[in-house]
Amino acid sequence: MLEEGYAAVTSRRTAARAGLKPQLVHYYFRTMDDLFLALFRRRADQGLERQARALASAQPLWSLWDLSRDPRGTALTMEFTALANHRKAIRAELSASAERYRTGLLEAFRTVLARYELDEAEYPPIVCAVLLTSISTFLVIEQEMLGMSTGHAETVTFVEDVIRRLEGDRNPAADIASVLPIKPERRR
Amino acid sequence: MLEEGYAAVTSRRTAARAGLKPQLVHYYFRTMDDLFLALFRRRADQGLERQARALASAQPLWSLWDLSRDPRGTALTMEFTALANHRKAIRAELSASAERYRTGLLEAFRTVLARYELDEAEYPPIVCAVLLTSISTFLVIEQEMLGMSTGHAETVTFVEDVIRRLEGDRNPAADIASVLPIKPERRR
DNA sequence: GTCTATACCGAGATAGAC
DNA sequence: GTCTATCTCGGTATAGAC
Repeated sequence: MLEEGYAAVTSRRTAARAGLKPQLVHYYFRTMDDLFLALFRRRADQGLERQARALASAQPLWSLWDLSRDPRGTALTMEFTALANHRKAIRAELSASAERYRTGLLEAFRTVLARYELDEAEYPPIVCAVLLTSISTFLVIEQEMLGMSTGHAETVTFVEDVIRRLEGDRNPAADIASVLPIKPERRR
Repeated sequence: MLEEGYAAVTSRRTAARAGLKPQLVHYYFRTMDDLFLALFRRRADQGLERQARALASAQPLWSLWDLSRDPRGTALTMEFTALANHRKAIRAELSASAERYRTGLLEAFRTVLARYELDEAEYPPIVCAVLLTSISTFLVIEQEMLGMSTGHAETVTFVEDVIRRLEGDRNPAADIASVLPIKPERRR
C-alpha cells in the first residue's frame, strides 16, 4: 500500500510477497475487504496506543506533534481514505477510528491548556486538535505523495515556536523514543 | 472520479457515460493516463483562473478561503494525489501545478499582509499560505470522504474570526459569485 | 469518426485433492 | 494448511472494416 497504493494490493501480489499461492489469501481472509479491514484495525489499535503514550509523556504537545508527523501513519491513513471512497465497510471503520483519535487529542489539549493556564475561549481545545491534525497530515501528503516541500520548513518552525512557548524546548531523550513507529510483525 | 474514486474510471465506463464504445477512448486519448492528464490540465487551468479572480477581488482573503473550501476542487485533487502515487507523469504534473498555486497564494498573502500592515516576521506569508491550504484541504477530506465533521464548525469559526479581523465582515454579494465552481463543459 | 472483433492480461473467488 | 485447477469478470489496447 505504501509503495504503490491500495490498488496494487491484490490477492496475487500479496501471496507472492508471502511466498504463497493467491488462494491462501482467500482462505485466511475470504475477501480482500476483510484483509484490508484486518490490516486497518491492527494499525488503528497501534495508533491509539501510541497516542496514549504521547499523552502520558512529560511533554505531550511535543510528543503528539511528533507522532502526527510520522509519515508512515499518515500515508497509510490516506490510502485507506482513498479506499474508503468506494468501500462502505472501510469508510465506517475509518471514520469511527478517526473520531476516537480526535477525542483523545481533545482530552489532551483540554489537560494541557489547563496546565498552562490558557483561555479555552481564545484557544478552543477542539480547534487545537483539528489544527494539529490538519497541518501535520497535509505536510505529510505533500512531502511523501507529491515530493513537494515549499513552505514546509517555515510552517514547522511556526508550529514548533508555539509549542515551545508552552512546553519549552523539546527534551531530546525519552519522549521521542516512546512514540516511534512500531516495527512490522512477523506472521505467526 | 468524484463519485467512486479514480479506480472506477475505466475506458469501458467512461465510454458508457458518453454513449460510445470503449475503443473510442483510446482513439481520442490513446492511453488512460493521457485521459487523466488531459482532465487534470483542464482543471488545473480553471483553478489558476479562479485563484486569479480571488486575488483581484475586494476581499482576497475571504475569496481565497471560500475557493479553497470548495469541496469539488479538493476532492478531485485528492483523487489525483492518490493516482499520482503510482503514475509518474501524473505526479509530476500535480506537484508542478501545486507549486504554481502555492506561489499565487504566497503573493496574495504578501500583498494582503502589507495592506493591513502586519509584521511579516510574525506572520510569514508562506506560512499563511500553507496553513490556509492545509486546513481547508483537511476539512474537505474529512467531510466529503469520511463523512466526519467533529470540530469542523469550531475550526471554521476560528479561521473566519482571523479573516474578519483583517478584512471585516464578508461582503455577501459580488466576490463569492466570482469564485464559484465552473460548470462542466459539453463535449465538442 | 465509429464500429466489430479480438488479443491479452490479471483480478477475485470457489471446488476439491492431498 | 496448502496445493492445482478452473470459472468469471472486466480491464487495456490494437487491427481493420465501413
